[in-house]
Amino acid sequence: MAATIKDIRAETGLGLATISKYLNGGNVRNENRQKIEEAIKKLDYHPNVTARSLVTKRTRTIGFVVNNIASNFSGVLLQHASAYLHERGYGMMICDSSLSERQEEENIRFCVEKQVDGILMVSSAVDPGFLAPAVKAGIPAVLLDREIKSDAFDCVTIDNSNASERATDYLLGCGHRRIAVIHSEEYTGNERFMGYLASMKKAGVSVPDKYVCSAHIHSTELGYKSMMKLLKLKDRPTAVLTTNYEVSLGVIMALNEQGIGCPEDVSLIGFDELILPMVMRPKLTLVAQPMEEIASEGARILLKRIEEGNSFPPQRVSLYAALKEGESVRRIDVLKN
Amino acid sequence: MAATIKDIRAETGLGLATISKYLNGGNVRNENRQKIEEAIKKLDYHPNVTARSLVTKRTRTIGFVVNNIASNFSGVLLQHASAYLHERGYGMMICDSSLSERQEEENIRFCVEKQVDGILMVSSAVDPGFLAPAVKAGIPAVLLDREIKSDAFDCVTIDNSNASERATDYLLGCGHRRIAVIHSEEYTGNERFMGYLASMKKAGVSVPDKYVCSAHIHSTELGYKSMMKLLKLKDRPTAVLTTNYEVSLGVIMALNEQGIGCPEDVSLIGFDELILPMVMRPKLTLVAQPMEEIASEGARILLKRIEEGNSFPPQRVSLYAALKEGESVRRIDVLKN
DNA sequence: CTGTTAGCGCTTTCAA
DNA sequence: TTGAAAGCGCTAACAG
Repeated sequence: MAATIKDIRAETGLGLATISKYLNGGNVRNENRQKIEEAIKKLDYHPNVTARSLVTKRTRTIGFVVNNIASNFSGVLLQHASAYLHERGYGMMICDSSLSERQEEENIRFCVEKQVDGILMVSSAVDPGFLAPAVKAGIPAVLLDREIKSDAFDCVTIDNSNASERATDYLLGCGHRRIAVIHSEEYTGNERFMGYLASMKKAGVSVPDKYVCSAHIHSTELGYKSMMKLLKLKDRPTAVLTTNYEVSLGVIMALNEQGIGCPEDVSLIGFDELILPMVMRPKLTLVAQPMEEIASEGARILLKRIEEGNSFPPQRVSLYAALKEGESVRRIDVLKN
Repeated sequence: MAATIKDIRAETGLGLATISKYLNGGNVRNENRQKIEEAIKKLDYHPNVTARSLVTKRTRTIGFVVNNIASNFSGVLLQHASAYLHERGYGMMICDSSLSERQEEENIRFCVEKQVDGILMVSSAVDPGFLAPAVKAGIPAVLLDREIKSDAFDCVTIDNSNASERATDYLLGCGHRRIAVIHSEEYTGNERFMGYLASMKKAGVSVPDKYVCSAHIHSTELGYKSMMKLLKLKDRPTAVLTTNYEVSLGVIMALNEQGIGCPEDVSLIGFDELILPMVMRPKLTLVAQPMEEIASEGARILLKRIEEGNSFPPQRVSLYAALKEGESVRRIDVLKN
């Protein structure tokens, strides 16, 4: 049997409260401190966190609910978030939604059931309803990367619309006019689509329907199928903007399969600076989201929210994402167009 | 305040024991069962898992300690393991070791501290010492994908040596003789290296030192640097076997950077059928590990071990990994060689 | 600063 | 089947 605080009492002759106080960083007479420390070492005592949680009503565990853990994007986010939280004594309970909104709701419930202190979430859903169980249980949630239709929650994203607009500006600046976009109807996908539209409008370039591909959720499949469709067009686009990492993967699969050269035949801009863009040839031109900052800033806000409750208003952090030039965009002669 | 079992008692007039029994699936008179169910619904009662854990000494949480969560390989493993565990009411606490053995040890300690019921682990370390805290606390661990130097633990891997041997056989069968290998000194990397050696020996082909690249730990960097070195050789290899996913990525980066064609200039075989090998051109020929089976089989054994303790001997499951042909290996004329 | 005491919400004997 | 009572190991008043 593992040693308990009572064993420490037997060993030191001190009261439980004194020992507990020591364990929680309180002031204890130096002499007693030493006694306790010796006993702890001798008995190899480790506080029972379950018993502690029962009293404090804190589990020191954060739920991480993520749309798709199999994505490299999630892995990197997870890496940074868990590093931040572990350092502060928090564990992270992972819940994968596998691109299913039903599962997403289920995961929130699971977290509530498991009594996490807070939830970090990358959501597919846009309607905040799925967070109701957490709200009811008084468990705060911070949204990472994806917003939802509610300003009641803290969230950390990039300025999606603006970043996407800059990316489209870039394509236009390289002389492209027939620019297609592949996006999802998730919040992020939609914002990025809006940025694309804004840029095109600003430039006075019309956007035929056939250049707009979308689906409910971002996925490799969306990218693949959309690109295949775009390639079949008579006046196929000279450039494509993909609004998500997985979508880019799908697009590249289609291009490779069809033997279409990039950027000779089709130019490409994607989102997210992960491993693929570094491994691909040509190097992908992309919008680089600050992954570590998204994760740590989100975790920071969540812990603060846990500590301080609703004493401060919902935080809506929007970070800057830079466009990084690779070699996947071709400059074409505007006059020839 | 959330409802407790006492509120249910007040509502139903029944004893605590009866209610507890109901909650745990025991036999309760039909009439009482209904009363309880009504009260639960009315009060929106959820059992306090912390209190339950304090008594049962089970947290229903599994620690997942992984060498590198940022890797797509880990993400996929995580996806399958978490699906399996969630279905059975278990949560998963994620601990990333970031390729650091020190961190790996730290993570085991963290899991013990958090009182997980069991540990699922993808380790970098080979010496079982780091598991000591878990052993001492009576917390079982199952090793996934990577073995360690101890047969006291359950583990689920593929037959690394054999798979690697078959891959090398394939290269030899395609006419290659100058075959390099890039591996780590981790258990898996070493096993795969052994398979390579066995194949080469069997074929009577000598292995010059310069064709063997290795480092302590598998990484993209290892792949990149090794390939750069191999490319500088006068009699550079016509084929390369990489013993891990990240290593393959690094190799491909080097090839792209140097403008070396695959498979025209260098043929390549890697491990792990993840998204990138499918997106790349050419499609990588690879040894496909059965990811889902590794994860779910590992989780299954772990839960069984938690339930049944040491009533059965350590399980050492070795799954079959098939070689999948892509287009990254060139057939060369043996006579010309 | 220290110790006594009363719970946290649940499971689990044990007797009825 | 049911219920009373005794903890699980800890924290947090409170009084000293």
